Formats: sequence, structure tokens, C-alpha cells
Amino acid sequence: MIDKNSRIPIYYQIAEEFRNKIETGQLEYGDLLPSERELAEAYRISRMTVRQAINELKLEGIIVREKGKGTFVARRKFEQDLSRLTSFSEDIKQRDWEPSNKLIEIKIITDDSLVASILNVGVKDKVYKIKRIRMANEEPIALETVFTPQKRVGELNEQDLTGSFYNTLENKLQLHIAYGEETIEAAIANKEEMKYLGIQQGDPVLLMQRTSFLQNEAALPVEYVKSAYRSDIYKFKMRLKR
Amino acid sequence: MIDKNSRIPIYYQIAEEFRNKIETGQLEYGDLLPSERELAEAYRISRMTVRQAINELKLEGIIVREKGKGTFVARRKFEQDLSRLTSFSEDIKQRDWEPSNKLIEIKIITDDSLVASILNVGVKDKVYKIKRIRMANEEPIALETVFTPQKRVGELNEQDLTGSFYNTLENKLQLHIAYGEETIEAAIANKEEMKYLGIQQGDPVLLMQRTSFLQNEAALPVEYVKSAYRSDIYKFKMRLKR
DNA sequence: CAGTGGTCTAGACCACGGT
DNA sequence: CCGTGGTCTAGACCACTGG
Repeated sequence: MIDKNSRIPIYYQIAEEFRNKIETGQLEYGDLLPSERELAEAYRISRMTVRQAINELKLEGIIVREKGKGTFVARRKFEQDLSRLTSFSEDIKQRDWEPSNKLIEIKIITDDSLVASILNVGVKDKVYKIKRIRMANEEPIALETVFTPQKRVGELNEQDLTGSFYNTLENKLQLHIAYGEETIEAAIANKEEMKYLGIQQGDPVLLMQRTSFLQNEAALPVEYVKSAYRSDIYKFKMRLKR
Repeated sequence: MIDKNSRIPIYYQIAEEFRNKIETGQLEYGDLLPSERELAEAYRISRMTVRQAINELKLEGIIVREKGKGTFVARRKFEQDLSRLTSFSEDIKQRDWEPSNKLIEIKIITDDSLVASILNVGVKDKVYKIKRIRMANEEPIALETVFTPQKRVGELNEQDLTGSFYNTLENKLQLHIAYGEETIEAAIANKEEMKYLGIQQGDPVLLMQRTSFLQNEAALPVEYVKSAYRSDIYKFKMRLKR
């Protein structure tokens, strides 16, 4: 069903409808979709708007178009086409685990010169510091601290931190991320990591640091994350193109 | 210049024109492009056609659009400097260090069922096992063990292992790698790693495992590598696209 | 041949950014 | 306020696939 008066664009509503149909199995691999002209008539919209919807799905790789033949549901993508920037929640879901979180601390800090310089803000600017335990199937996996500048994300509340922070940024705040820079190193767990992750003294952890940059002219950093992952039950995985 | 009667679509001709301008430096990072309406008038085409051209460039990541402001040349093409599969030697050179190696062992093994299954060969097939200390500026960085099936790489000698193994594969053996799958985890150094890397008992190391696949129809694995990296002087770094 | 997706037009209204 | 990109319309002609 389409709501033409919604603030959500029509093409997006239609794309979403087909995403759902494919996800729920109402449409299966190889199925033929209605033609553009049929869809335009059915939804009583212009054919160009239909094309915009269908084009989104094509770019996502979930449908395939063939001139003169029609539009078909594509085979399942071979494991997300290469290594891409993903949030913790997205990553965990890809592994078929169930992500959850426990908020430990959210506060506003200033005068942290390292964080300010990484985020490219003034040392007196307000920066959210958010500490969470990130879990998969109720098991603690990582202790994560996010720094994000208030002047770029506005007011945050606890509700915004119940799931994927990328999801909040991209959908609620309409801040789109272009890319991220990550480093991964190994260390021995400190006391805080031992406590929250339920591991022993001397156990190794993976330390990941990431800075994510916005999709705009200046490519400003919008988050700086430091995470410590339990190494006994978590590995970083990637598929890299040569 | 645009040829409206060409078989090449107008939007493609316009996109190509801007690609060239950016590549040749006529347009630089941050430059503002003409607005859609200006371009439509200049080329005497419809605004929707201009949008199609500009949208191609946006998808390629070479321009950035901002509502109410305009269209700008993006700071970099992410296509090239995304995280790519690199050999140890290539990686070290990128960091402006000088790679070198010390060969510890090269032999042919059989009947290792784990290695055989990863490399997709029979358990009786001959597999090279090559153990090397990999160094940067004469400092040991990693202890690396490569497994590679003889039937895919042919005869190897010590000369082939003085530098980048990827270089040997791709240039001498003309075997081209399509992609690799990597995992990274943390562990406490074992005795062999302590000895060769010059680190202490209880020190953490980064364990990287990689399988590299050939650029052919079957996408056969050509190498399986296990490496232990000193974590005090080495981090994994990547830039990932969202 | 009829139907498909690919391209293109000449308009329109909207939300947003900056003046 | 004006100019920007984002969305949308109701048409049109083309090249291609298949019967």
C-alpha cells in the first residue's frame, strides 16, 4: 500500500514493498516482477517514479533487469559483496546472531584534546561519550565507547542507543556515512574489560578503533569508537578484493 | 561537447565529460559544479537527463551533492584507496617501512586434512609449507606460515620466497588472485612466536589467517596463510566504504 | 508483432541552505 | 527571499527479446 501524501517518497515506499516481498519469500529467486507500465498503472503513478524505485533495488543487487524480457529477483548476494563498513549490530546479524546492548554510561564531555582532534572539533565543544556493552545472543562480546560531537548529531537520548548507532544516524538524524577508518590491535584485557566482558586476568582482547566520516563536502568525522572485543568468541572477518 | 544523435546516451557523454575534467585537474577537490538547471540550459537538454549524468558520478563517489547548496567534487575517489588485499611486503611498503624476510623452513607436506580441505585439494596432494619471519626495517613483525598446493603453483625454490609471494605468483607464475578471505583474532604468544618475534611471555599477538582465491571460473584457493603479528608495533589498518 | 526496459522531454512542487 | 537538489508527472521514441 502506498501513501502519496506521506513524507516518505513514493519510490522509497515501493522499493520497500518489494524488499519485503523478497525477504518474506513472497517473491523468490528468478521470479518475474510486474513491468514498469503495469506498476505505474497499479499504483497510479508515473513510470519514471516506478523506475526510480526499481533502480534502487537494482543498485542493491536484489533484482536483475533484462531489456526486452523483464525484471527478475536476483540470486542471493554472495555474502555482502566485499568488505564494507558495518555497525556492530549489522555485523552480528550477518553472523546470524541476535545483537543487544546494555548502556553503561552516557554523558557530555569537553576538553579531551585527543578526542576533539580526531573528531575535528574545538576542545571546548561538547562531545557525547557513550559506553555500552554489546552482546550477541545475550553473551557480552565487546565493550564499546563512542564519541560523537553534539553539534553534528544534536540531542541524543537513551532511546537512540538501544540498537545500531548507524541506524540512528542514518534514519533518524539523516546523517549519511561515507566511509570509516579502522585499526585493529591486540592487548591484554584491563580491569574494566575483564569486569564487563566476563573474562580472566591475562586474557587477550581485540582493540578496534574506528572513525566514521560523513557523506558531505567536508567529509567531517561524526563518530570515534573504541571497542574491546572478547577474542575467544569473536574474530574479525573480511573478504577483500585484490 | 555533446552529440545528441550519437548512439552513446547523452547522460553518459556528460558524465564522461565531468570524469575527464576531474581526472585532468580542470576540476579539483571541493570545486562547485554548475547547477542542474544551468547544465540543462547549457547543453539544451532536460533537467532529468542532467540528473541521470550527475547521479552516475555520485554513485561512483567522485562527486557529493548537498541539498540547498550544490554539487561538489569529492575529496578522493574511494574506489582506489579502499581496503584491498595486499601482501605483507606491499603492506609494509605502504607504511614507508622496508620489508625483508628470513626463511625458516620450506618443505612439502601431505595428509594434513585441515589444510587440504581449506585449499580444496586431496589429502594426499603435495602442499608446500613455508615458514618465514617477516620484518620491517630489520625488526621482526610477524611469523608467517604459507600453505600452497604444488599442483597449482608448480616448483618453488628459495629464490621465489625472498620477497612478496604475491609478486611471485602474479609475475613469475602468472597466477592472478581475485580476492582473499581474512580473519583476525587476538591470542597470547606461544613459545615459537616468543622466540622468533623477540617478545615476552604473556604478550598478546594478532593472529591473521587468510585464504586467497584465483581469478578463474572455479575461484580455486591458491594459498592459505597463518601469521602471528607483534601487536606492540603493528596494527591492522583499513579504510572501508559504507 | 506486442511487450519490455532504456532514454529523454518540459514542465511542476517540495524542503533545504544561505542572504 | 532565491537558488539548490529531491521528487514527480504524463507523455514520447528507441532497441531489444520472444512468439
